This record gives sequence, structure tokens and C-alpha cells, in this order.
Amino acid sequence: MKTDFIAIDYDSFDFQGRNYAKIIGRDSQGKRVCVIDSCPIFLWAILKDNLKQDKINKLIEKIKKIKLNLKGRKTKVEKVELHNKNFLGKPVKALKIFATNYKDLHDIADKLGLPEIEKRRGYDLGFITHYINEKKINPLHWYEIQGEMLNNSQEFGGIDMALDIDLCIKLDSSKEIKEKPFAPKILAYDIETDALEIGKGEILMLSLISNKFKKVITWKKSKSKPDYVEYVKDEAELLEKFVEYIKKISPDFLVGYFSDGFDLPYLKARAEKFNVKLTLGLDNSQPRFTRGIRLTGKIKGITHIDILKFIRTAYAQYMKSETLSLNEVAKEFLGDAKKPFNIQHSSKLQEKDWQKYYEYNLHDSILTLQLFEKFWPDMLEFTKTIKEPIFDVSRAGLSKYTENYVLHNLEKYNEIPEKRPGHEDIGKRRGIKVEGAFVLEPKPGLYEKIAIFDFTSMHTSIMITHNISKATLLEKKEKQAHESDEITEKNKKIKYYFSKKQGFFPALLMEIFEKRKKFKQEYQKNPNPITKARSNAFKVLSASAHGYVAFFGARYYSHEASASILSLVRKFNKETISKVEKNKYKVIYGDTDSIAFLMENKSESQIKELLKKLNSELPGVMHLELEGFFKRGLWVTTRAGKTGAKKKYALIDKKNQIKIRGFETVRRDWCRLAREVQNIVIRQILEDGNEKKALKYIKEIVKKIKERKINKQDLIIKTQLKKPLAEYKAISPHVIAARKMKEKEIPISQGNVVEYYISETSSKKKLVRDKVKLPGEKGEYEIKYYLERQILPAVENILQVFNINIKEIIDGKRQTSLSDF
DNA sequence: ATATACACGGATCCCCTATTTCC
DNA sequence: GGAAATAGGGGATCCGTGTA
Repeated sequence: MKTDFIAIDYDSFDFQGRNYAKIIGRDSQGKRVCVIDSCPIFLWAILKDNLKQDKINKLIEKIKKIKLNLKGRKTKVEKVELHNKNFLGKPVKALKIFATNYKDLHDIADKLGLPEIEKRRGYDLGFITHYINEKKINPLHWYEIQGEMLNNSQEFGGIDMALDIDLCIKLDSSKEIKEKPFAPKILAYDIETDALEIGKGEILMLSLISNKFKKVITWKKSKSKPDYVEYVKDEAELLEKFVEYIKKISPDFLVGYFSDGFDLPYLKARAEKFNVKLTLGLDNSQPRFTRGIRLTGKIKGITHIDILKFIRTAYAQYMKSETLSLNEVAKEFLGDAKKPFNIQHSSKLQEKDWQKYYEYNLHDSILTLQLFEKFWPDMLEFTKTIKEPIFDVSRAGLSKYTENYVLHNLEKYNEIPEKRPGHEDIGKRRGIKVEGAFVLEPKPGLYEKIAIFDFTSMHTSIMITHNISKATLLEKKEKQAHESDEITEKNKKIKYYFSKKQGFFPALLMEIFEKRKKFKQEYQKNPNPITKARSNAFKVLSASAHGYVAFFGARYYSHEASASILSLVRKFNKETISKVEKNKYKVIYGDTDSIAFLMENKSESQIKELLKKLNSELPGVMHLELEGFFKRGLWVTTRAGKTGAKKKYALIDKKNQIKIRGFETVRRDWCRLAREVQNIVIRQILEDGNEKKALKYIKEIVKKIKERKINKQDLIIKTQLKKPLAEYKAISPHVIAARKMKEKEIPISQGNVVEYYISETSSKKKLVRDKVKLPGEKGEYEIKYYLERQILPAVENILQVFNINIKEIIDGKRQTSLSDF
């Protein structure tokens, strides 16, 4: 039997004590194919240096005798081979120890605590990762596969019969083939409930959407209904219908938004209550949940995707949305929002509301489906790049991206994988702090004609150029070595040295770095979702390389490497600043990898010449690029007023495009009015080059506030509840707001954004938290608070640049100032 | 546990001293 | 008159949210 095949979902099972991979995918006809395969199971024992051959032989004989009988399973060492390998870049002799079952490798490793053995590695990858590494059946790649077709076969205990699939093949051979079109079957779902706590309320309705199918299933009937609504008699039947439709449609992907944390566990909880079996899996199994940092819901054979999780890792850093709510994310990426509907407990809903509720529920699934389609190219590219199942990739964090890329590329370097750090290692690592980047303090002012340079992927280019990594770190100084800049450690100045011989980690980064460049150009030449996604995948990988090395949970963590990278980041930035100054330019500001300076009377081409010259002096793949030319730029003092504020500035370019960094305008924990006022003030100052219009505008706003003409909506302050309510040591206003919500039984938990405003109170309360009111609570806003704690701080430092004391104007003490009109 | 460090700034916490209140 | 309560100043700390 021969067919083409794309691998989507990976699972494993044991049969007669051995491990098998069970891969669900499709052929190019759209038939669902299950591939059963096995692979050699082994771990590595790295031998001590200079071990004599006869000692090794004896050791091998000894290891061959290891047998285990644990957890009702018999495992033994089946074969031992001696190999020349590399570990952390150093040549080593290592035993490849083959055993029966992957799950027992850990116990076998425990038996290998022998004096001849230096280290044991390669047993903590997980079977699926190990399998993909060994057999190279990579996720979402196409293969031509050959093997025995299992048809009503008793092999593997009749596995093909228990699975709802078209073809089941026991794999003999496979070869990768050219990509074929693949249009996965996608089904999006969403539920509406009467309580947000999992399982505590009734599921009122459930919507399902695919490109050919739309349905709202509900037991809440109203007088008339649209065609897509299907009535059932109760909640139990709703759950049964859900299972029925999943079976009928049998999608490759079942997609929700926050469905790992809400929809799927909710469905499960209610199904348990009503004794309904949620047999969603292709083998009729029920969804399984695992607890990592967050709940994860897995369905066998159908890949459950919580699209929120993917967006959070791969896109959140580039997004404008202030929250990751479906509404905001849909607005940003689809230009479409949720249907307006005021959710209330079902007992309070009127007859006419139900129609709207159905529509609302349906539309959430529509948005979810569209988001999946929007991000499908990205998930596809990340999955193909990282070579882990899309189920995991769509939920992984940045460290996993980097780590899996490395693990799946070690073979090229004949490297044995490093182990995951244990609890103790993690504890130690977390205690280590390394000095970070350098930020140049700006001199506050409004400047004209500014040029900005910045380093391209600075940390990564430094790692590549200086060959910095855990494995290339030298124990002591060598003549031919890369070196860090001076690092202060325990009050001593030291340097770290790195081998000149390229390590596998920097080599892999070089590969990422070059692909990043190539795919970026490819995207610019031919912009489409696929080229964009590919470019983005390598952009993200490239950008998180240093973060990975400094991350306590990383296999290839190294604080020496991290400290060295950062020391060089500081060195190159400072060096560039002084070089620019030597060329008679005035440097205004710099942060980590950027330098802003005044162009004075120089032309753009002269600046570009300078850039060329600076680049010719940079080593390796390090590169400085032109971030842009700007008409004007604004820097202010800190609140304390003594120093120039870092990480806070605004620029305007020749096209009057404005770039605002760090100011309250871009901070979501300030009220809309303060943000808007500041935004307008900054804009007017940058456009006009003076403060006149801005001043007039502020006075108008102040007057409006005093006359209570401001809409309360514009005064709402939003703050995220970052931890469980009980864990707060300092009881700040947002904690009070959250407590109030609890009291009123408004659902609120960790991660939610709380909203409140500051109201007038009769008593002489001094703390802000005593004046907190929820948006729905009756009250008048406190004029004093909004003037002095919101508007004033938002504009004070900006006007200070023009020597205007805005506080006096707001207080009404003085109507004009020296430079007033 | 789930990429890093640097930075700002509001608000509270906490300690101290001075002043006020109470008996 | 003396002890206890309160006010308020100011640095430390907590906390959320940015930049890179």
C-alpha cells in the first residue's frame, strides 16, 4: 500500500510492551489516514575520558544485562553500541543504549549511575519528539508512505477498527515529497453559559461553524428562530448533539477562543454532571486535560486548537490591542467585532433578547474561525520550522520554539541533547541576575531634525559574531578567543572567553539569522500570507535567542553567555555613541541598540555615509541600520523633575507620522481622557514646533473637567489583576475594585482587567482606594483627582520643556505665563 | 517555571517625629 | 502632666505597564 500523506496529530500507544506512534493525517484526496510506526528507543551514556577498550567492553556487557519490571511492564536493555559523538561541542565516546520502552528510559538511566559513566542524556525528550527526530515524519510536511494496510486486522489489538478513519497503515518506508495543497477541515465552536466558573452554570447554547456549516444548538427556545438554530430538549441533549455533529463533520481542527480554559472544560464538567459521554476522539475517547501553567484540552485524532494561546505567543508583542479579548483581537486582525449584546443571567432575559443571543453566540464562532484562517499560515510555518506537532506549537511559549528548533537540528552536529534542568538547577539559576543593556539619559527638550540608527537583531548578531553559547564558553583565557567586555560579578571585574571554533548553537543561530534575512526579502518581493508567516517565524526565533539562553528553564541556559552578550550590547552601543559624537553630531538618546542624534545642517546622504562608515567597522554579521529621519522629537524629565526620562519620547517624521514611546498615551492603566489629552498635546507640539495650541487646548479641557462636562466613560481607569485577589500585599485601588466586583458577584479572576473611577466622597478620606467606584456605581467623579492625578501628570513634564508651569494654570492661580499668548 | 533587563510612576506601606487629644 | 492617638513626611516596597 502506497499513498501520499500529511501528518497532523501525533499520539502514542504501547503494544506488547513496545512504543508506537499513531499519526493522524490526510492524503491528497482528503481521506483520513492513520499511520502506525515505531522507532529505535535509546538513551546515551557519555563515558569518562580515556576509558580503556576492555573496560568499555566490560561495561557494555554489564549494561546489556539490565532488566526492569516496573509499573507492570518488562523492559530490558536490548543492544548497546559505542559511538563517537559530541556533547556540548566536545568529542566524547558514548554508549547508545537501546531499550524496550521509552517510558522506562528514566529508570534505566537511574541504573546507570556507574563510575565509568560521566553523564546520561537523551531520555527526557518525550516519545513524540524522539520519534520525530528518529523517523523524520515531520508535522505538516508531505510524504509518500508505503506500508501494510491494516483492515479489520487483529494487529495492535484491532486498532484500525476502533478508529474512525479511512485508511490505517503500518509504516514501512517514507520519503518527503513536494508540498501539496492542503485545506484542513476546520470547525470553530463557542458556548454561552450562565456562570463563568467552570461547570457552575448551565450551558445555554453552543455554536458550530465551518465553511459549509453553521449551527446554534440550544434548549432555550423563543417564539421564532432563524434556520441555523436547532432546538434540543435540555442541556444533556445539547451535549449529545455536540458530539453527534463533531462526529459527522469530523474536522482536522476543532478551534475555540480561550477554549482550553473555558469552553472545553466547561463542556466536560457539564457532561459529567449529566452522565453524557463526550466521545469526541476518533477512538471515541473523551477529551483529556493536562495541567501545565494553564489547562490544556486534548482530543485524540482531532487537533484541538485554542487560538488565543497561539496569538499570545507568536503575535501579542506586535499587537496594538490592549487586551487579548476576542473582541479586540478580532477588531485588530479582522476589522470585525463581536455582536453587541449585554450578557445577563438567562433568567433576566426577555423573549426578544434570545434572538440576539443566538446571533451573538454564532458570531463568536465565526470570528474564531476567521482568526484561525488568518493565523493558519503562521501556525503552519511555525510548526514546519520547529518540527513539533501543531497541537504543542500552538500552545508553546517562546523558549519552547527555540529549544525545539535546536533539538530537531542537533543531528547535523552529531550532538547529544542536553538535559532539562531539574528543580535545584532552576532554583539556582533564578537567583542569578545579570546586568542588562545601557540606556543613555536624554536631555529633555524639543529637538529639530533627528536621525536614528539601530542594530539589526543586536543580541543574536553578537552571539553569532562572537560565537557565544554554553558550549563554546572557555574555562580560562586563551590566546585565540572571543572575549566579552568587562563584567562586574560579585564586585570583581571579569571577562568571559569563547572558543573561535564555531559551536553548534551559534551555527544554528546563523542559520536562523540568514533565513530570516532571506525570507524577509522574499516577503518584500512577494507579499502574501505565506511569505509573511515564514518571515515572521524566523523573526520570532531570531529575536528570542538571547532570551532563551538567559531563561532558567532552558536546556542550553548559560548566565555566562547571557552576561557576555549583554556586556557586548553595552559596549557596542556606547562605542557607536562616541563614534557618532566624534563625527561632530550631538547624540540625544540611546536605548540598548539604538542611537538618536541631531542632524544639524547635515544632509540625509551625509548621514547615510556615516552609517556606511560605521558599518565597515563592525565585526561579523553585526549591522547598523537607519531607523529613520525625523522632523522633530520630544524628550521630557522624569516625574521627579531632576533627570531626563528614559524610555519615553515622541517623534514626528516628514510625513507627519507620529511615533510615541512610553508616554501615558500608550499606557492602558491611565484613563482615556488623560491619554487623549496627552496625545493631542504631543501631536500639536510636534506639528507646530511650539506649545501655543496645546496650551489653549489644555485650558479648555481643565474647564470642562471643572464644570463636570466630561463623560464618565472617559474617566474609567483600567488595570489588570495580575494575581489571585488574596495574594496582594498592597491594597491598591484596582484590588478594591476587584473586591467590590466579588461582592456584587461580578465574575473576576486573575488575568481580568478591572475598571473603576474615582468618585467624590463626603468623608475626608485620604487614600485613593477609599474613593474607588465601579463604572456601574452611582457617583460623581472627583474633580481634584482627575485634574491633579491624571491630566496634570500627563502634560506637566511636556509643558515644562517650554518653561511653563501648567500646575499653576490648572489651579487657576495664574492665567498667563511668560511665554503665553 | 514556561524568553531577558531596564525603566517609569502611582499608590500603599511603614517607620519616624511632631502635634493633638484624652484622662 | 503624661500617655495615647493621630497626622504627615519621606523612603521603601509593591504593582502594573511600558521599551528594547
